[in-house]
Amino acid sequence: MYVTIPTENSSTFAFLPLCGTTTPQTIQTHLEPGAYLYYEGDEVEWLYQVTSGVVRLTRLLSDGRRQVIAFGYPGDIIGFPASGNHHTDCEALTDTYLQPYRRSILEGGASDPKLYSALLHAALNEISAMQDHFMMLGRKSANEKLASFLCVLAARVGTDLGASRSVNLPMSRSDIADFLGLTTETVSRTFTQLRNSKVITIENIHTVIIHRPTALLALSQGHHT
Amino acid sequence: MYVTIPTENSSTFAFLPLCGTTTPQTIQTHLEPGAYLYYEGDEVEWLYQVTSGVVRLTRLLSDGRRQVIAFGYPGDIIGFPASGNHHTDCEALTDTYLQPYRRSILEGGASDPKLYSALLHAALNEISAMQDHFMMLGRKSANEKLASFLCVLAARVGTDLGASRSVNLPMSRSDIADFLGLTTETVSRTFTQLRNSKVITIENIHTVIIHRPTALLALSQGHHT
DNA sequence: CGATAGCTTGAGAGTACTCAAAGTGGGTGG
DNA sequence: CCACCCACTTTGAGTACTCTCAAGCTATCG
Repeated sequence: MYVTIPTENSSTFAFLPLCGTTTPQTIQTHLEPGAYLYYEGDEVEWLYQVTSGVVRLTRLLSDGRRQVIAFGYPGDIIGFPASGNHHTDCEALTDTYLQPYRRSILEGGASDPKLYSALLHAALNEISAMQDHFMMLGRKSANEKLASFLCVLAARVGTDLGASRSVNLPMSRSDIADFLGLTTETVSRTFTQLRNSKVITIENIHTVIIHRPTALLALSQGHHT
Repeated sequence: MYVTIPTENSSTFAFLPLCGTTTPQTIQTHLEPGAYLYYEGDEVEWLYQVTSGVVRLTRLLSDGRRQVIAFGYPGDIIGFPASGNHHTDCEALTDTYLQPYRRSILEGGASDPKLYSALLHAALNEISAMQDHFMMLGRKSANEKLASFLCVLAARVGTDLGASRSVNLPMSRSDIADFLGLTTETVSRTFTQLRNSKVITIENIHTVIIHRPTALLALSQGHHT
């Protein structure tokens, strides 16, 4: 998932219709928090659709700088290969179940056209989502980045609390920082700012309540009120 | 093209084998510099492979901030849709020729399996390239960004001059800035720094000579010598 | 040859970073 | 069951990098 403010043209999230299109080729994979599904450079044998839980896709620079490419939420497809290898690490943030699909499906489409087509569309949606994320990384301030992040999480996996909305954050502050192109300190300070301005409260480290969704959305778009 | 330093795992550039896989459905499209191929929000009727020339893909924020998503060089596929619409503007930077392919190819794969498969692989490669670009936007300094940019252009479209290498830059400084998440002033200053350190010379605004490719590569990876 | 858009340079400001220290919370072992 | 420990988070102070605003420069095109 590439957390951004969706534009009018970008598709809203929908659980990709992979489950059910075909007989699953294997039973689901289970990962405990902290377990790795694959590493950068590993040969791709399987694609996965997240059934439940959250995974984190990361890339590393030789000097240790890290970029979180995406968080994988239920419905997301993980592990698209280019030239046969994984180009990120994938670690589970929570208890996670995934449905594997053979990579070979991408090679011979004839065997299962429906699944093949679903994967292609998942790839196209991913490209679109990544383009949104470019704008966030390249052109938004720390405030806008964090507000955008919370808005999208709220829309996709938030739970309604009537006037407000609760968002669970299974990832660490440094995961968020590496996703948004910030430092942990800046992420922390920005959370504090949002709390001080009464837009959110921080129930605990992994739970944020959004009290003023409209204000948060405005902040995500650079309106400084 | 998503200009980055390729990692060991990412595929090196290869002209995608679309031309020749099928009888082109239409003759090539020609664009003069400054002409738009499509705008964000337009319905996708065609995909295009750049035959010659360079195009620029951009997205805009409502307040005018701009992100250059990619530069399209010969071989690149332009116009992947999500939910049927273009999510960038596409403008030609030079005289450009493109080979159009019907979007419907993405829907019914059966009619032309080879082409369908080639498009899927182009999409997968694009995802990989975009992931490289995330690292650049999120985690690299202005110096590293510009050095990375020049390195990749040199590798892909540079011309060999013996010891040094010439790179043509059809895009403006502000295009480069919006691609790298910088301002035009910072891009300009960074060019000047590279020139002062004798790594490059600026033949003219649109032509850079790389005298010390190794030094440039080192700079692109954060080695401050 | 002058107008103009794009590029470069300069000075100063601001945002996010770095380094450092204190606070918090979950987990383990006694 | 409690206390300690450790990793993570928050806060603070100062710095540095990039941005903003502004002016001069260059090249291209009528």
